[in-house]
Amino acid sequence: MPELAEVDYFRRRWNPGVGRTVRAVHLNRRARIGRGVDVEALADALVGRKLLGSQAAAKQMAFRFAGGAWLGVHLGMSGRLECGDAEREPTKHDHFVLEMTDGKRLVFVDPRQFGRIQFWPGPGAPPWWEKIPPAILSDGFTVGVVSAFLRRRARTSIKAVLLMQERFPGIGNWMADEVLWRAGFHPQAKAGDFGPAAVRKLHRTLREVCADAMRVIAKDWSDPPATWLFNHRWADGGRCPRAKQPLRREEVGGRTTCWSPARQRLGAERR
DNA sequence: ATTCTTGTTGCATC
DNA sequence: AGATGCAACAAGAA
Repeated sequence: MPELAEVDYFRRRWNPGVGRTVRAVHLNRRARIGRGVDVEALADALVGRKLLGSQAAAKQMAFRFAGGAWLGVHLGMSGRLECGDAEREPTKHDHFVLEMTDGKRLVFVDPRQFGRIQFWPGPGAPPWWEKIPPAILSDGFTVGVVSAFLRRRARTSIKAVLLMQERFPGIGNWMADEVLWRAGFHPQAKAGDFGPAAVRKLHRTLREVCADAMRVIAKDWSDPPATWLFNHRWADGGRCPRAKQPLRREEVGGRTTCWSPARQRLGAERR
């Protein structure tokens, strides 16, 4: 489920734990979310430590603890973060719980377990955090960087390219479709066919969609306005809110893709 | 019963 | 070497 803005929304679900100290760590050791992690070291390091704060970047979250330890969380496809009190009924897929000194429980729930946790004892930021590329809303995300990346992935559909986290951190299936719909590019257009004007438009629209998502969804999980593709893309039979024509849904780049044939035509990218 | 899923990775192939 | 495409991971919903 979670892309850029939803990730930040879930990060803040754990805010009630900030300033509190970890009393116990409960980890379902059979759950895949802990794969590759030394869970004993993680539990040892976090118990007795105060949660200082958190940050989100791309689809990743980092929770920082006193003493310099970092807990990383990636929500995968179906993960979510919850905060409950001591009376909270555990659910079937509570795989990781931080029990805090005031009785609050910070819970990572993930039925499909494509998500994962990571750990770094510190000091300093972990390698898996440092290597997250510049955010789309940052100064480091330039037209030149986009242009070079599109050239390198020349034979791949633009839809598949926008899903590559190494260059478009935080973009997921619905955001990629939203960008292409707003900018008027066909999802099957080849990345290498994008001309200078088209690259600039793509860059501008990426920033616009990220900013809109952070403003609307990250704030309180409001439903996006009906003027976005978002509300019309999920089921067969939807109509384009701009062209008022039927939307099309088909697999592109291995993912279900929704676009408006009336306003996303092949060839527009060659400008 | 069958098919679908808002993500990532590892592997085979080009 | 680098680019490309696809299966696999797992569980719930429609």
